[in-house]
Amino acid sequence: MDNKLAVTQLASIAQEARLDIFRLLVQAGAGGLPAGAVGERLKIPASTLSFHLKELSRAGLLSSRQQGRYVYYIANYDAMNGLLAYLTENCCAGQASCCLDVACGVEEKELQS
Amino acid sequence: MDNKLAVTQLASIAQEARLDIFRLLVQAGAGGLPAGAVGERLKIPASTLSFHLKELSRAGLLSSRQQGRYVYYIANYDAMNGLLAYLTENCCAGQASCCLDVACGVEEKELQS
DNA sequence: ACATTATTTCTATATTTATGAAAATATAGA
DNA sequence: TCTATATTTTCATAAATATAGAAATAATGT
Repeated sequence: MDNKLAVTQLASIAQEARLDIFRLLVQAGAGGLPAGAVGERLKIPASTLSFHLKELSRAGLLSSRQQGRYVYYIANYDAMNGLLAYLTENCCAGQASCCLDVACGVEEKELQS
Repeated sequence: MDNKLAVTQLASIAQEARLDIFRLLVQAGAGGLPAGAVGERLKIPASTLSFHLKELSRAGLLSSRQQGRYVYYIANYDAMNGLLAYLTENCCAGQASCCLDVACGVEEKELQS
């Protein structure tokens, strides 16, 4: 991971519609969702949605596969994890645990133990 | 954490100079660094640096404290962790571990065990 | 071939943002 | 108070980005 790639990826989710889109697909899992389902869920006009999906794909945070008339978009979990790791890399001057571990789907409270 | 706050925070680090600044301060730990030290390390002119530090502060990702002539900037780890948690919230449709845990200062390799 | 549905590209307009020189402000010590 | 150092604000210019309607492209079933 280098600075430029991280900036590209961060910029791609630093936008209200795209952040919603990305989080929806992160939650959707490995199967992804067709573009239309995303647009319907988030009330985004088709052309605007297409623009945003392209931005996220260009940044490498989404992949897609065509299935008949539908184009399924899928979150790229490796890319997301790489980005998060870059942000927290060597953090806290070696002091343990000033960064919380970010565990998939686990709420903060559950991590206190 | 809501969408707008997350977008503000992501936008604040979605810029080459600011991402460098933020990561430097994340690595610097709880003591932070004076603005001048950041500028010297990253070769950023004072006025430009001040603009970027303000952006990061406005987003809540940095705090600062004045000490004599120096203004120390400090990464806000709680805000960072909140942001990362928001991105991965409820991820992967309940399937365990498609998201890697992001552990502070621990390289990916060491997590394989 | 045709009608239907899904998605993308084209287009124009409006808005936001980055940059660094110069000036202003703030603090400390002599 | 005077001087040196640290930081911020002001300012103008340049560049990048978001939006959605309309038209174009693609795939399906009849």
